[in-house]
Amino acid sequence: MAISRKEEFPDNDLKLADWCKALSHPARIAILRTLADRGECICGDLVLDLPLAQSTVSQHLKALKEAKLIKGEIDGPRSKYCIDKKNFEKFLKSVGDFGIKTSNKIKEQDC
Amino acid sequence: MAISRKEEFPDNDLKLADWCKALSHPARIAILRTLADRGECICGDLVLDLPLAQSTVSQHLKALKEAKLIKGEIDGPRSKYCIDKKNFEKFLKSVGDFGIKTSNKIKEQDC
DNA sequence: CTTGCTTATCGTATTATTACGATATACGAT
DNA sequence: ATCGTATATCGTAATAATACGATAAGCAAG
Repeated sequence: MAISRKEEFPDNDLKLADWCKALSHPARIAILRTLADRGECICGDLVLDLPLAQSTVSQHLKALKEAKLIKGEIDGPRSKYCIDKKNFEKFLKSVGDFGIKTSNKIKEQDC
Repeated sequence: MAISRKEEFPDNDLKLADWCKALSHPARIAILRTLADRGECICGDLVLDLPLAQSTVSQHLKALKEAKLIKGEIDGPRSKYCIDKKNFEKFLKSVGDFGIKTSNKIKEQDC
């Protein structure tokens, strides 16, 4: 990718892009859905649900955690995950605001 | 990435992931913002706004077009782009529904 | 038809992502 | 302490994404 130019974009756009990147794989969408359904979940259960190896699931969980969309805590020998409600709602608001601005301006389709 | 397992996920999740992927780069977020502000835009103007080469901007436009978030039409020697309102709103609804389900289930933070 | 302008595509280099197996770590139970 | 279970991380391979310059293609004007 040669050299990244991402730093040259405004913080707003970087942040939204980053959240979207975290959701840019169906496994991570599925994980969030499952966490929403069950409230919380241990890693092993997610591995059973997904068509992926344990190490791969662990990687996806790490990506979601780094994007602050989920939180994890250690529960004995397991890892319990749940949605990071506060940040997840920030993401929803960010997309929502983006949508409102967009929809307001485009009443009729321009092209 | 070895072999992709994406086909093994439900259509819903694939679709949402695909839209999110289209928004996973700040340049593409910026392009959508600009299109929302101005209604429509020719490629050259977007190139002036972004810290990227013309060919790179063209690539990002192609990505957004393939995700059906924008539409393009030829206008003499230029290319005019605008948001594909119908599909963009499908995306917004998809994220919104996802959010509602999530927020409803998680009244109190579990972990 | 040639020139100049605009945009898309091609080729290519660099970097990031995705996936897995193997291994390391951490804990509970025996 | 040892064993079994659960999870994270490392190493690595394959693939995708990002960025640019160069080039091609399309149109308008002269």
